[in-house]
Amino acid sequence: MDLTDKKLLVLLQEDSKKTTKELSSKLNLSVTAVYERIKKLEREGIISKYVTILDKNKIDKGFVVFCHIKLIKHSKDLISEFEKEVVSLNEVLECFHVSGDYDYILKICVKDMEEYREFMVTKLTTLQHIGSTHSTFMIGEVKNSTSFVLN
Amino acid sequence: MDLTDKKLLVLLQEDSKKTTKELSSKLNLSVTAVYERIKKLEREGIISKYVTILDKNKIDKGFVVFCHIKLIKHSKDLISEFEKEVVSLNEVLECFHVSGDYDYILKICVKDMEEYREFMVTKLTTLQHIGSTHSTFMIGEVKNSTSFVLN
DNA sequence: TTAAGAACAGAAAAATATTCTACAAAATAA
DNA sequence: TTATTTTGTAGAATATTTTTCTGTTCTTAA
Repeated sequence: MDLTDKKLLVLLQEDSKKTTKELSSKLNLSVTAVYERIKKLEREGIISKYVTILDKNKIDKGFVVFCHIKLIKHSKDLISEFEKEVVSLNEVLECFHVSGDYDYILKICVKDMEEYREFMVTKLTTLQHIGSTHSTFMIGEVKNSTSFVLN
Repeated sequence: MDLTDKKLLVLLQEDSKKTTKELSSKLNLSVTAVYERIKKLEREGIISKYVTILDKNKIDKGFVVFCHIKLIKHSKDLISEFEKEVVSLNEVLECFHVSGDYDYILKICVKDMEEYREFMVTKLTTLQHIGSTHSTFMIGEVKNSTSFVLN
């Protein structure tokens, strides 16, 4: 990965719909050269996918909650069982296993508090092996980017 | 937004490179009908952007830290000053203003612990108005999606 | 019932992606 | 050093897709 690849990735992270023509003029390369570089980055798995981002407020998913979870026990079996169940929950967009005071951080997106309550009662708290949960509510989105700055 | 729009959005969230032809066959519509629906969703702002997702491990950004921050004071001026500074930090991909025990949750992506230390010392702790920070390290990624399930 | 607007399909046109060929620079081996 | 391979590139040709255009159907409201 040279400097040109990095510039290319920065541009593609912002907007995957940029045409190779646009990219070629910004990078001072031919269309083919840009095309080949992109294909190489895809083959190497550096580019993993192209996705569409929706405005969560316009699809009734603007109520965002971070839920910190502790498990009761931490045997390998119980952990993977818990994780399998979490992955299947539509409201949970992200789930990270973390070090520290609790075991997992979940990011949950729903319509409103009522829907969150419903989610907690009927889904989250019925998960196996949960010790405790602690919900933190988002009151503002300061930055929410999918683009890495490469250096 | 009808059921067809929702199906369309589910498909596009997964892979924005799907052609209108592919989509049209999955939705039992003509190419033009799909095209017009997508343009409408873009105009309405429901589709906000198309992005490229990179594999963070392959670009040396696989060390992920959640940092919980408390401010000293909470006047409007100090908050917006702090937020402006945070947004400008390349290592901070996400920053949410939250309710509860602390004021902000930051998601920080760097290469390794050494780079994180450097970031803490030279950038994060030099921010104005910070009361305290608490770092939680990601030890596993269970789920990390950008796709909402629509209902 | 009729008029207006929205959604749709198919064809045509325009733009883009992809492949192919060839060349030059850089890296590698003899 | 020279010969050889590899890599990156450019331009042209081709394939595919996007976008526009035209006309039709369907829905809705007057």
